[in-house]
Amino acid sequence: MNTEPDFREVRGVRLFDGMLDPAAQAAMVADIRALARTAPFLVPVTRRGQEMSVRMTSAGTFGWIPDRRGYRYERRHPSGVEWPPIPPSVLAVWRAVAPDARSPESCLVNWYAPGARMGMHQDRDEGDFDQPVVSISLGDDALFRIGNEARGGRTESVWLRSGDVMVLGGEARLLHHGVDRIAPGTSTLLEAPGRINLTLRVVTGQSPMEQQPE
DNA sequence: AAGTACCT
DNA sequence: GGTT
Repeated sequence: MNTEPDFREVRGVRLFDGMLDPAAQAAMVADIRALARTAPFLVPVTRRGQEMSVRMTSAGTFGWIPDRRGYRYERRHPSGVEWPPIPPSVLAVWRAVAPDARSPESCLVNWYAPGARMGMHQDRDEGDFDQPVVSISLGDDALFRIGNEARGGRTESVWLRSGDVMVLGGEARLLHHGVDRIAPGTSTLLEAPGRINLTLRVVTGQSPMEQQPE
């Protein structure tokens, strides 16, 4: 990992290209494999009951759970086990790109097989929008689309490659975004074609009064 | 609509 | 890429 990471910006979204070298990427994949044995990947379901094309699990104090009852953060995997801890290698990325932020409370792990997509959406299930969202790309290239705070309107697309890190913070925190396409075979990091994305978030509000009880 | 399909 |  670079000590003084450089970045470019698209609509205020910070893109740290090639921040993780191949060895760091491989180590992170091993960490994810291990945590998925404790907290297996799930088939997420939208509010309207439709299965999403990605597969999801989480690490940290909270995991993101979408189902017919709505979208929320929970302290346990549906199996009843606590989410495994966020790997130190992943926490180090957060610290490098968001040194002034609170510690991340959730690491969402999204697995995109070829053909999987993520519709345009905002990350707004968290309690403190002053805290950034940090995304780490592993495996095949992904075509990522950045929109606006309001739904609809003009968008811009960027290709995310394995080892890239992205920060949605500040004015860009509530921009709509999504994944249009995975390009199979563009990386040899994973055993199977596809992409793994890690998304780090602070979940709870800033005030101690807002902290969620067990 | 963290979808899908369809339009330009 | 934009709208639904």
